[in-house]
Amino acid sequence: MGKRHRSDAATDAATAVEPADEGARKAAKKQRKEEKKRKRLDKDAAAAEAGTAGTAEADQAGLNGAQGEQDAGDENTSDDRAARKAAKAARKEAKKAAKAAGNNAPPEQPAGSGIDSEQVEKKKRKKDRKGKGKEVEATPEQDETATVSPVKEKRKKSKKRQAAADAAIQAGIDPSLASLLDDRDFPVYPGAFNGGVSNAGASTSAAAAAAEPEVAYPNFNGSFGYFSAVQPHHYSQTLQDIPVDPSLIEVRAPNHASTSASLPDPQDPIVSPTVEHEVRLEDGEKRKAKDDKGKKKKADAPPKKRKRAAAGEEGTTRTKRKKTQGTLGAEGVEAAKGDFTEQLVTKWLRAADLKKLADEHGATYKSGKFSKAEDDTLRAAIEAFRAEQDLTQDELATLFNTKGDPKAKPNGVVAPQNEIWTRLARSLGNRPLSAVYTHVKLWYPVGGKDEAEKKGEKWTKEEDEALARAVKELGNSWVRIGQELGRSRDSCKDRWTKQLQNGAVLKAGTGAGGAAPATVKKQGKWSEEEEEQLRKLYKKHGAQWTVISAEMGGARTSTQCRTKWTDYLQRREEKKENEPAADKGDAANLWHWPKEGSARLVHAIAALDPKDKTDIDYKKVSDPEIAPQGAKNLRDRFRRLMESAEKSVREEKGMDEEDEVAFAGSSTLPSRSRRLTDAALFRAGRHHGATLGRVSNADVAPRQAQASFEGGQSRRFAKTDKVEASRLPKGQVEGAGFVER
DNA sequence: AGGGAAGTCGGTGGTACTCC
DNA sequence: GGAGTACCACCGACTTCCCT
Repeated sequence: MGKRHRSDAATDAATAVEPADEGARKAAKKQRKEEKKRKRLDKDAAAAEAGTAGTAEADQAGLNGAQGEQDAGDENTSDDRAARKAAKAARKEAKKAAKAAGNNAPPEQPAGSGIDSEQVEKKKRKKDRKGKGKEVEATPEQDETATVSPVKEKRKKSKKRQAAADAAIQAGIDPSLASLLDDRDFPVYPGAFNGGVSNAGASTSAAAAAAEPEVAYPNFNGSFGYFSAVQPHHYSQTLQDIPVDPSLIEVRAPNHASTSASLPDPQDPIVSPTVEHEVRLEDGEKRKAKDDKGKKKKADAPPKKRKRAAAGEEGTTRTKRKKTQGTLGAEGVEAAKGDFTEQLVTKWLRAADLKKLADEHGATYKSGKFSKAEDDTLRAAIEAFRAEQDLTQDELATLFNTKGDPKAKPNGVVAPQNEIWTRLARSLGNRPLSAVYTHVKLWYPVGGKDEAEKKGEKWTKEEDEALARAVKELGNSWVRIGQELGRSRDSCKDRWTKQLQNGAVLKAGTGAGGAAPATVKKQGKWSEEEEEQLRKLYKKHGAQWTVISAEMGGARTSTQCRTKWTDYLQRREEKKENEPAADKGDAANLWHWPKEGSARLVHAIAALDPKDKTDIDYKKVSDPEIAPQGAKNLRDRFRRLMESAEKSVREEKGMDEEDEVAFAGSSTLPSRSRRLTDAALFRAGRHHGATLGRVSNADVAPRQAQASFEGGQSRRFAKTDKVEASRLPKGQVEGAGFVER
């Protein structure tokens, strides 16, 4: 089995940051590799010997528990209250048994490593499983062709990058920078990347930028960010020194805050009131739209089969919970008087309560994605609690997943129900208790860390059918279904609701030994009629994908509709509306990459000043000439452009295909290879007609790279861009090694 | 009321496939 | 072979409903 021992991760962490000496580094790397291999072999051997005693016992306990639960359900009707109680008792027993087995607990982690380590483990397991899954799934035909497939090559590279990222996480370094670790000729300081600025150069430049207003790209913070990790002595010029397309330029005041959503906010640990307010307004609008949508949907759509109803429990005496909407949580919530923190972090405020607090009392709180700083704060609080209560990681996980009787909690911890949650919420101070709860619970999945052995693997037809049977039998009890199928709750839910279209796909063949599923769902290219239908339905319903899907007869799943619209159709539609003249028939042909398209793309992405390639928000590409193409398309185009640049760097430096060209983001000093890559990339942009250039450094062999890049261009690029490139003014930017044209 | 789970939507990375 | 399209799986946030 591909599970990795936790101490491996610790080893990774310990060795993640090494002396920069190349020879020593390589030797250490090799040693690491061998060490890992040895450990894995040892572990496999031990597991084989002991019959995987440790975790297997616990797993079995879990299985028995699940089975007990199932049995309990079988004895009575599934909707019977007694049965539910029995099932719950069985669950408790299972948990107790699992705990009694003891070996279920993962090996102790070093204090402070907390969830980080778990996430690293998770990633590693995922990788292992992926590999395993492929082995299992490979058909003979696939095997024949798989030996030297480029896909495998890619995956190999991807794995390599992933390993570096994992090590980086362990070392407390931004994973996006991981590839620098093995390809650096400069000192890397752990923690240097956790700050709010994109890089050291940025802070320098930003300071300079603050002095006077400047002409710059939107959101441009004074450096190339992702592209350059600018150090003044390496790159003496920044974008404002370079002639650029005026349409891409805006004048902005100094200290203009970057709007890049994923850039960590230096002020973030606890959000400043101003930021909170903005968030609130923005989210309020969005929420309102959503709420309205929800109401409308409820009115239009047939009533949802909730678990109870689906199980035929109409006859119960339970009355519908009285809605507290508009009452600020009834007596629980006092009228706000300026400081809402206490209520926010101690009361279980529902959406309506929060909305009212915000709308009527001006309460502000943060919503949306949790930042890294917030996660760190929460982790620290969890770790403090764990240390204080003398809990192991496993006990902690159990605690987070134990409800009801506090005595059932491990280690005699008898905390008030919400003490831990209140405590965590308090550590942030600006997030609703329920939001903190939901977020942290994601770190402690119900079924435990190993709940989803098949994570990442494709669903097979058999699994789909098993899922259908499980849904038929258990209703929408996704937790139990997940246990049955060895998949996570969310995975089952997603598969059923998004891919199988609530079972429509499987309608005809879900019985035991039943016929093959009738494929209601349509796949493949969308016809013009379908696209038109989607347009109309979107206009009618907005982003109610389930409704849209239903109105399309279920032939396209909600996910298909969503991705088709958001990734491909939406921007074309916007373009069509803005420029009706452009609408001359076939919508698919409305848009073509403009001349200089590649260069414009490079420009536009540079303007977003991403930290690294994962930080590029393609939806924010504002260049109107290329924006209509949609995020996915831009992503792919840029990816290919970068691949070309990588190729040129490899050729230039005589690197092997296996050698990774580091593109990773900011650092205190630029990586040598990244400088090369940046240079190649920017030459690429220049080659394709941008008035974009840069000062290079002595390491760059520009003419070779230029030649190789040109050689690597696609026919399409050549068709659209080359003519324009020939008209470029020469030598717009002078500098050592810069290519004049 | 507190806590838990389901429903829904959206973001994202990866990749297979088709078209040119 | 590159570009574009489509699909998939996972994850996260949020709301609503349900249960104790």
